[in-house]
Amino acid sequence: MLNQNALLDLTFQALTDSTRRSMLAQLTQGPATVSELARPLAMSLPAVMQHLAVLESSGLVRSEKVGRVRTCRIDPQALSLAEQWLNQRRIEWEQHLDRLGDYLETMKTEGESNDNGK
Amino acid sequence: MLNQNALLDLTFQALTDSTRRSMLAQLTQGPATVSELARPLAMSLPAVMQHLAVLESSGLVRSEKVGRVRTCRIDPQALSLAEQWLNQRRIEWEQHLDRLGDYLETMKTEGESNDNGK
DNA sequence: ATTTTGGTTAAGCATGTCCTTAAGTATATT
DNA sequence: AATATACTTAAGGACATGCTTAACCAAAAT
Repeated sequence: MLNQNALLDLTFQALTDSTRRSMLAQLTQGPATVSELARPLAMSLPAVMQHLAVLESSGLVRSEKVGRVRTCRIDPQALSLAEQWLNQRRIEWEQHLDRLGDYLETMKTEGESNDNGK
Repeated sequence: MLNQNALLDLTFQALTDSTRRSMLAQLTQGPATVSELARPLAMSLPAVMQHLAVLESSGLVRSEKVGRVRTCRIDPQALSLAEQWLNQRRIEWEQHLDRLGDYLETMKTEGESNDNGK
């Protein structure tokens, strides 16, 4: 069974490689067979298969074989997992900046009240 | 010189590792020194330094040394690069689904007009 | 039936990643 | 001046990654 963090590992890991990112980009244009995915890439078919395996292990891509042709398609949900993690980090950082802003504001106000009471 | 794709490589690569992700999560709570980053982690200080180097090479984190203390902070812009790439993929996929939807709708309508003309 | 096509498996090799320990440097602190 | 602190560098080892080539298999075409 796969916890959230292990799944994130697999997802970002899958996205690390530029070949896999271009395979994903192609798949956003619609489903493709293994050889269609391989055509624009400057490497052997087995290499492409290995990239595909990584994409599938992260759940970013699913595939099924009919006859001798394997058709691959993107899974939109998996993309959003990584996106949500990034989004959460950005939100927390913004909250931190807000708190920092409030703090600085408080300091300023206290400084003014000191001046007033002088 | 660093092109967009190489930068994405470095960014996703940085995000792949669960230790680095937790360092990032900590940094969203505010800046931290190297030893503060190391404290919750079950590994040697040099190991943490190496993770920090990866985070810095991707631009996700910046740091500066004052006296003997190095203070690290997150760079919000770098996070958004990865986020934007993911977002773009999702958008393209949704557009694909829309076009597919239109196509199916067209098929249905043509089917009806065939029925009508029968 | 034979050959072609589309994919798959296996093995191996070069390189990269993630950690370690040992030793070092530069700033505080006492 | 001597010691402690905060980091830094270097070297190396275990394992992972990204390719390759050489078979191999099953569905389709001839």
